[in-house]
Amino acid sequence: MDTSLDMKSSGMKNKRPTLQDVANLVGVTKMTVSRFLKNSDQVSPPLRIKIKEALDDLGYIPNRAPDILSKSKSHAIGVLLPSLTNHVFAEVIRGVESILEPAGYQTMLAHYGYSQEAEESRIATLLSYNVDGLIISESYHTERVRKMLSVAGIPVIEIMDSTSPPIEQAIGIDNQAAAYAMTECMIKKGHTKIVYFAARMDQRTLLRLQGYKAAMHDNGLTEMCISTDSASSFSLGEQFMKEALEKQPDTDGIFCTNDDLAIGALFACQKAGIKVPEEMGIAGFHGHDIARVMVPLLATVITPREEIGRLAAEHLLSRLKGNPVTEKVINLPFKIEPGESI
Amino acid sequence: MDTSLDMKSSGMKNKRPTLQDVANLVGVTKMTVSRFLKNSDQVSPPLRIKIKEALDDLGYIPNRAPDILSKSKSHAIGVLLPSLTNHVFAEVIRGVESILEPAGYQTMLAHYGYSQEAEESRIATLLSYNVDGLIISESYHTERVRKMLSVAGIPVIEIMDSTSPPIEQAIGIDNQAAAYAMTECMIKKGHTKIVYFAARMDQRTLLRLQGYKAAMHDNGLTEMCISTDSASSFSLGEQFMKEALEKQPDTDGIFCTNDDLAIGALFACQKAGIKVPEEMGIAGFHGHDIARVMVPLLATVITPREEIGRLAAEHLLSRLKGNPVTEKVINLPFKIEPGESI
DNA sequence: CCATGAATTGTTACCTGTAACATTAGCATA
DNA sequence: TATGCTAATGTTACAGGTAACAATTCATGG
Repeated sequence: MDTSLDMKSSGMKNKRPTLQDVANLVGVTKMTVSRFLKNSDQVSPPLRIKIKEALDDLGYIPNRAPDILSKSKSHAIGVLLPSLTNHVFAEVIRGVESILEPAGYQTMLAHYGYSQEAEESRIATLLSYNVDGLIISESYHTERVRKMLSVAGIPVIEIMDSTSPPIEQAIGIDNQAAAYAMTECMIKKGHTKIVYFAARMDQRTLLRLQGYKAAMHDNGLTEMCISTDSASSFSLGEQFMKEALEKQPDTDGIFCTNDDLAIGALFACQKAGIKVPEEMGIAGFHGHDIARVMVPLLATVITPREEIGRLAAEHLLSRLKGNPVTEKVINLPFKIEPGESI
Repeated sequence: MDTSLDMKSSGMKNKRPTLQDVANLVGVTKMTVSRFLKNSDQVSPPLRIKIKEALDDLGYIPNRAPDILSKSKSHAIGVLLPSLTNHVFAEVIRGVESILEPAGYQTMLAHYGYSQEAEESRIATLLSYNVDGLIISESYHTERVRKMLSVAGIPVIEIMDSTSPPIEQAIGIDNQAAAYAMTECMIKKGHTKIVYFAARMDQRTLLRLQGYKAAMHDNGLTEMCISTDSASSFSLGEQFMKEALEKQPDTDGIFCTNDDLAIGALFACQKAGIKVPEEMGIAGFHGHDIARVMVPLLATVITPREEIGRLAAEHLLSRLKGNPVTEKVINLPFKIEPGESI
């Protein structure tokens, strides 16, 4: 018996009870209580009852901190995304959690608002909590980020795009091919003066823009792009639509880097009395739920967002079990949904 | 010099470098490196240069685990919400992070899918990571949850609703009053056969339902509710609309517990050729971005979701600084936006 | 009645950063 | 030169759970 035990059981601050507190109450060492919690078979039946009572009585809450410190196993996975409010990433998160949560892993979410500087700092923060693995997005990372990831010695999976060479493993879609396919689809439907709407010029938007440009070029059509660095929104789509009609009054098609812009553009047409798709074809990207109920149904590229999250989590868990990377790049299929708006 | 140092600097696994590794490289004790990191003034100028080089060289990443263990200060805040994909909660999260992130706190998000059992387990998990404070939603908690929270000894803030008595502090709106106000607004516009659409019968939906019922009753009208326990979606709104017209063909108003259902219902009317608002008034709840651009503009209750998150985070930080709870309940205003759909 | 071994409980050490205290070096003043 | 003081660095202990090893108990069989 060391004297500090008496200190703890006496007055003091009302600090959260530790295994030692429980052990004191029962009259055993904390090791015995620890055994009870991990595998009660190792403890004699009479003690089991007393320990259970003491745990309930004190309201003992397990503490991961010592484990994290001594084994560097936090059972937490860091997920770093550009934005948390964007519904696309919200669905990725849902996919990730649907796998991690039943596996007993806690998700630590962070976002960096498309800033590389913020990305560095968020990754350092996640690593400072000893996350067991990381799911990150984008594919361009600073040297410091790459160094941190390599030094950390934990599995890393990059998600959303499947074209750039991954650090270790990437899961996503071919954004450029998807944009090419949708643009071609619009062209086949008879649209020729197609304008591309882009917000937040991140890597994936740029890849889609390239796909659009390639398709226009291959069909002998002239490209035109309206873009901004600020965040995308429904009202931005409305605003861009007006801008497009001013700059190029005979515009007959709009391809947007996401559904938010497309929906905004579509409503702008409705307000202006422009018939969709007769006078104006409009297509979005990602397959927002609303696109599947609205009138007219929005043409969009349906992307497997939730599956990207699920797969990323599954592959991460597999690697945490010690399995090697089997496929460096997992390229998931997208689907062109013509809807009624092109 | 203890021998374990030599072990570390030799081969072994490529474990993430510790302060000890950096110290070995420089030829000082880890305490000196620790001082450099916290306050480089305490280290002599020549050493500063060598330590900085060693840190960069090894790619040292700070480790919060020891701090969490010895001071139980994790600089992480747990945020527990019913759902992460719902845009309402996504905006709450944005508000929370806008305050916590600049203050140097990491957000640990968790969700419980409206299940009380899951809530218990998620709170235990968050506490096991020694979060410094908790932001939780709903107001009904099991005895075990209340015990855990009291034992944990950290500040807790409940968000979203402002009517139930809080554990410590609550920040939100009066859902019942908001629903009452919107129902009255619909009645004043001439709608009388108003049906309430509800999904996921959580506490806030029930409060809104009560507000709707009270308003109908006070105006001598007959209430009718269509509901389900499953999650809300745009297509569910469509389906409910059909159901309402079957059960009560002369329905002339729909008040939905959220905008998703309302938007689905509105598109269902468009498809069925029912004029909104002439033949059918439709109102939602929360003020989804899309409600402000769509045609017709959706009537909705605009709620300060982001501000709820911001305020919760601010009050939590204030309490972490040792300030007492000043206002047990913070009741934020909502705004009835009639739009063009009622 | 003691040896053997299984079952149960105890002891020690460890993980990493840092607070608190201790020591040493360096320099100025009496 | 001794004294006192500051600046710079070192030493020790600690947080809480658990792996690894040690000790104790108790029953069983020879």
